[in-house]
Amino acid sequence: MQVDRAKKRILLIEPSLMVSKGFASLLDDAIGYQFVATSSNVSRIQELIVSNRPDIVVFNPSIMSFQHRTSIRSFMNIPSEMALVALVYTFVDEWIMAQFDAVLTVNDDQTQIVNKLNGIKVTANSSDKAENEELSDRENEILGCVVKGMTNKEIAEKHFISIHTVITHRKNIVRKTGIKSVSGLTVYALLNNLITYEDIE
Amino acid sequence: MQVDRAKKRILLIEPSLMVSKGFASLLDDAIGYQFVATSSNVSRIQELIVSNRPDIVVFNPSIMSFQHRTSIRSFMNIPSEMALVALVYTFVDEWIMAQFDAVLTVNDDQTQIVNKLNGIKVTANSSDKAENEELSDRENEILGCVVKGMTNKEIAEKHFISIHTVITHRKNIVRKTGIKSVSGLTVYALLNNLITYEDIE
DNA sequence: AGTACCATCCCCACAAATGAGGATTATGAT
DNA sequence: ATCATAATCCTCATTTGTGGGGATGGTACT
Repeated sequence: MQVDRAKKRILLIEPSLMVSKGFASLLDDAIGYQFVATSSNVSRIQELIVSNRPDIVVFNPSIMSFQHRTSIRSFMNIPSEMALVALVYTFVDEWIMAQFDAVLTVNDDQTQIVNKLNGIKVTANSSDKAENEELSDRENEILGCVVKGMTNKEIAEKHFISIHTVITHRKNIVRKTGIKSVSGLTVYALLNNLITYEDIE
Repeated sequence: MQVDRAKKRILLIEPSLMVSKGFASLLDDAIGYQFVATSSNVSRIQELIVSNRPDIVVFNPSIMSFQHRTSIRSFMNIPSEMALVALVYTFVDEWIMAQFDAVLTVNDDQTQIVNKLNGIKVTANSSDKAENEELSDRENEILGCVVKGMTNKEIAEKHFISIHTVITHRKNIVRKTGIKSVSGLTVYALLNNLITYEDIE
């Protein structure tokens, strides 16, 4: 793999080998970009950044959960001169999108990918503006139960607390997320990896 | 692309070019299988089946919606001697899984894919046993509203029917699907492409 | 010491959903 | 013609959830 400094160097962190290979194959013929490394493992990201010095880190956010809404860039310790780009299979929520300089999907064709990568502003500084109120651990726990279809009474009994406490937690969850409906909360929980499809029904 | 009758011939119907390329690349080195064609378009499936005569049709079920639970094999008119295999990005519901002779995911590596393909029974006859009660059009409509977080009253007003009717529809939905909770119904609706993430919240 | 937040608990009034009955009309298939 | 089903409407009783107030003790940071 030869180093060509005219081309932007791309590092991909993606759990699926199939998608990695497809991504590499699409990038192969693309002008101006060069695929330098891939890993399915978040823990190797530091090592790969140091050894490959990519210009762009493409990262599948489903690989980790973001209950605690710290900045992805700072959490993964990605230098600010490198662009941070998401690669997703389906829809992700706004907060996650806002963390990235661009969002690619597996359904993008080569042109779309190149256009999105070209559109990255070089002054890439994730603003950390996302000052959303975080849910507390207890609130996340209660939310998990709510979206699994448990009633307040059941949740109370499971956690050995009063039903009033459960209701209070739910009020705070609704206030913080701004989401009133159970279906909306279900989607929130799915998108934030608080639960998986299998947990429900 | 040479014809090698010792190898099982695979036709892929997959909307994502990235995934198609990755799949082809993984199959390339696999022993006993040969990638013969791909398309992102369901409507071309007939044409491709006739011209390529694959042994295995790999199909991403997200490409179409299955409100009406007819057999996928018969709906797409796939000859019974061809194996029908799903390729999915995430979890899909049991009914859809049951329609296929095998279910691959994008996270599978080459070994897993080959193992799953090897595991296909040659007497592949989708049993059509899935005799689940279908939801009627009206019920699907009401379900869509429910998982968007609308109250019975709102649904009634939207459809110019009595709230009692809405409640009756919901009772029938619960009876037919066996799913009591709104979160479970939300997942059902997502998995059956009755709604998308964007519809909610 | 003050502030902020968390987790816990309570009250009240009202809205909404559930569960178990029942009913009518219309349509389409055997 | 009979049967099944969809779609509509209804009652009654009960359970759950919502929205608006509170309150207390604890922890953690400044």
